[in-house]
Amino acid sequence: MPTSTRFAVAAHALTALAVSGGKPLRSEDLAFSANTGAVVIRGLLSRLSEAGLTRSQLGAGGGAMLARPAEEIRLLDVYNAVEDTELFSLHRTPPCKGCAVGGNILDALQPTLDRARQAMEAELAKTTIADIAADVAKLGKFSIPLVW
Amino acid sequence: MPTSTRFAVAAHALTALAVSGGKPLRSEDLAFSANTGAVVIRGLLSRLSEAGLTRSQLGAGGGAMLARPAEEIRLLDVYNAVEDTELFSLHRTPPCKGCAVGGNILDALQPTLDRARQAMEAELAKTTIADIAADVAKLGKFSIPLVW
DNA sequence: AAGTATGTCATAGTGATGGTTACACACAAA
DNA sequence: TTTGTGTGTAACCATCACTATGACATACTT
Repeated sequence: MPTSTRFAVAAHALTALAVSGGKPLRSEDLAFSANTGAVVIRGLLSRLSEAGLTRSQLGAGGGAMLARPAEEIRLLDVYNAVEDTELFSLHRTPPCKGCAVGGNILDALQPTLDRARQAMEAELAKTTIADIAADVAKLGKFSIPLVW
Repeated sequence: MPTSTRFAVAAHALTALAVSGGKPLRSEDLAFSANTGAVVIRGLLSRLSEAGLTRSQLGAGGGAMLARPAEEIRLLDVYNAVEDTELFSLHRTPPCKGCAVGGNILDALQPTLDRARQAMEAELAKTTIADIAADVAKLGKFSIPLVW
């Protein structure tokens, strides 16, 4: 499957906003840092603001900002905001209903797949954008807020 | 960041083999049950046999069989055998190295993504094909081995 | 020898993804 | 109020992985 890079790029953008310390960053700035196009970033910000994670300021001096403290934005929130598809894809065409296995395999598989998904999501819920921002600051040897 | 349908279909095929109780099943039979093409199944069986989960018998009366007891085939083994891509995709184009965030975001993100992946895999390791086969038999109200 | 089944190649259609251009709209600052 | 700035969205496109399908050489059973 073509897996989306939205999660990683969205986390990148939010981390940049957390690091900037409240100063709005333009989609163009975020795009430069993530090495992508400004429209791609705006598409992500659209989803993120709809999820209540960011808000945008129009006009000169505007840009995107975090809508709540970085400590209160979990990676799971980011994941849910920008990822569309189920973690596990099932059969493209439904299996043979009449078959002994085909008629029941999906119901038999689902509980385990649900547990696996929940386990993954539980891990993503443990880390916040503030954690990532702190790690980035540590790795880059700078302090937050960073003035550009 | 979805999986392909390979994982679900491979689990389906292995479950059918477990249910059949040692009798070889042709790729055509498995394809019928999974509602797909025989070549698709053969592609999966190729990966599964390479991973040591199945073996195939050529010629009349031949087909695919489990290479080891269903109790010793974990869903994680199936997942690893047929899935190619990383669970989490990172930036399509590497982020700006010189940026404070872009230069360090990947290293900051990786540990959490690894933990999330490991948590998911740990769940998949808890369930075996024998478990799934037993669930299918229970749901379908039949007993293993099932004579077709 | 005849029939059967696998394994692999080549081809094609499909759908999600990300890149890009264009433009209407909203806001800030002068 | 006017000008410049930045967002939000639509449209289009190239790319890529995925699945489906047809063909066929090979190997094995009967």
